[in-house]
Amino acid sequence: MNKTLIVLVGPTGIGKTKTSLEIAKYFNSEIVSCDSRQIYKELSIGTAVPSAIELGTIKHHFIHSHSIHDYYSASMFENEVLAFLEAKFIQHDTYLMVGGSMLYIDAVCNGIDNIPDVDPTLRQNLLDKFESEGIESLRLQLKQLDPAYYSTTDLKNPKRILRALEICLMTGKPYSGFMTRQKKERPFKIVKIGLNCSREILYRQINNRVDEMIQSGLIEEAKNVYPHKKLNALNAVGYKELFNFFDGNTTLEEAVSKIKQNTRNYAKKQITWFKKDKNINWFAPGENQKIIKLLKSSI
RNA sequence: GGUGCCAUAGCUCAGUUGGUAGAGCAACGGACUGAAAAUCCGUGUGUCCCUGGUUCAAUUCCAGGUGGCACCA
Repeated sequence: MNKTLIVLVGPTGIGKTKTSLEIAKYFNSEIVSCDSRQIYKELSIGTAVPSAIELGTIKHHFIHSHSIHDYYSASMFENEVLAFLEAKFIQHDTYLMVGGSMLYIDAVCNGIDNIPDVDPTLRQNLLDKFESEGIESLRLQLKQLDPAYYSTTDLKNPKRILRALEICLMTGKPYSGFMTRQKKERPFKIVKIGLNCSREILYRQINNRVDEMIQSGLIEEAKNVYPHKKLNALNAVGYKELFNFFDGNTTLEEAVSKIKQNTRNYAKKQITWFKKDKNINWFAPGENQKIIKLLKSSI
């Protein structure tokens, strides 16, 4: 029998969790969460982790599996999920990956190129240099070390420049040399399902969900991790805005409306990314029967 | 009721010595290979409150109206 990974994607707030439970139940599968913030055990409310009841219904993986203090990356996620599936496909023929973290989904489905890990000290040194000298000197350095990448990349984006420089300096080879952009073969079939609806409805749901998060204690949750606000894991919608409020830079009301706004912007960004993926079969939320019908015919 | 000030983008406001207008924020569109809920890029979307008047030409000047704010009654 074929092993299949069903991949359920869509913008935040569309209702992926609800749909995923139906699909998982039908195919007797477990769920692999693909969410770059739900993996942190310190975060629950602001990341919209499924409820205890939902988690009890279907076995979930990669939720609360790491700590905000751990270093994590899309590549690590790729490796961990592939290792997990390899071991688990003995038990189930079908697994369901659900989430909205675009790069993570891509890493699992298509793979990302093998590039050596970066030494944290080097990263910090480059960051310091960026702080003190600005982006221009880093840009010049990259131009020398990797002219090919320099000519194609977004030169105004510090993260792109820093990343490329890190690899060039660490390996002594151009960063672009590592990028094959070749799709990796997977030992299982992948079927992608996308959920989307009108912008108006989606945005209304997002706004409501943020209000619910606040009522459920998001402020308290954010307060608990506030001492670690500099961690990358906490550079996340729902937390950074509240940190601003704790710092006294905004009112609570402003912070909440900023959370709504940033969540809407994030949803839009996800839609833009997913639109490009021609392998996604699109459905409206609630079309579970149609989704299951399509899955049955393609598994 | 009287006097004064104001009315321009979704919001806050610039501006046009008369030639139909532009900033910030929002919004919208896009990029994306180990930080990705991150990071970055692009786009002005307009009955310049309404009706008349002066003028070749009015969002701009004038008159009246409407709405808002302030002060005086």
